Amino acid sequence: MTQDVDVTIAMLGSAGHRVTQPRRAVIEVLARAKRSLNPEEVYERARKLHAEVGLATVYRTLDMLQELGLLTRVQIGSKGYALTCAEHKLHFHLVCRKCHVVTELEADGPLLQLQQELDDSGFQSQGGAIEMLGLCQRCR
Amino acid sequence: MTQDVDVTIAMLGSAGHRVTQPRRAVIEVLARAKRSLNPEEVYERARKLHAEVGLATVYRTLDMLQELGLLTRVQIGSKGYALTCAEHKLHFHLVCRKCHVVTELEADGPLLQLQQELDDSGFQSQGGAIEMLGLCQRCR
DNA sequence: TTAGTATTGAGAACAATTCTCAGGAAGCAT
DNA sequence: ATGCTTCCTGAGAATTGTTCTCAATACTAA
Repeated sequence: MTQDVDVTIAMLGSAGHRVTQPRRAVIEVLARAKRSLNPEEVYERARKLHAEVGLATVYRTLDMLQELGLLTRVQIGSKGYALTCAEHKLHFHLVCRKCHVVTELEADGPLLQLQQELDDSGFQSQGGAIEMLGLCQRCR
Repeated sequence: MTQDVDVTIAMLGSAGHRVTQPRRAVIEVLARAKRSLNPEEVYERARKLHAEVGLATVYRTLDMLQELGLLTRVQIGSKGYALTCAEHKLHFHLVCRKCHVVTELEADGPLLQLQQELDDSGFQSQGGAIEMLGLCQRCR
């Protein structure tokens, strides 16, 4: 995961943005997270790494990373953000309408094929999110 | 589209909810819309159909329709809602990171296969949204 | 028609996000 | 290193988005 941090920071710099302590903190929080986090959560965790981080800066940094394609916003009821690393460009969630349990899936066969088809048609996919709603095995 | 209205209204009733004028107005607005609308837009349009509709009722109705699986929330930067009709259970959007143009795609081959695979694995898919981010042909 | 109750609109309350601005830190040139 | 320029920052105000409250109303079933 430290890998992700370094890569992301490097891309920040080469895009002409300054590499500051608050931005480092936000990126590290996102890299360490096992699930997508909302801005408030990122804020709380970033303050533990680096005492002086403002909520506004968290919002600004999230927007910037998104703009650069380094972050993907996923929606599972409440909003969340997750770093876009090479292996996880697609966030794929199954949401049960009854028990509200969210299952995260790996993007496999049909999805990779879909990405390939998009690419052939001229759209260069850089990531994305899929949210399927329905009933899980237990609730159906 | 009137078809969608009637079907949706009927499902409302059979779920034990009352069929009221404001709810009719919201559903009609959604059925007539050519794109997904955010709550504020639904509110404005619903007031033109039926003078007395409150914003709170719009929010309440959107939540209810979502709960029943009759409405799907899609996210394209700003939030939006679109009726879930039989033919369009999957909302599939391509969003260009540079020009921010949103292209709506039909769900075809690989996606239907994906839905089938999900179904086989026990998850009964009732709809969903896919948002792919990247660069469109013109911007890449 | 009437009774019972879910639903309503308005605006207050609350939550999420963006804006403002003076002070501070990054990065570049020296 | 040092100083300079400019970008970035935190705090809190302002704005925007969403939910709650409650008395009045309109649906539905009988």
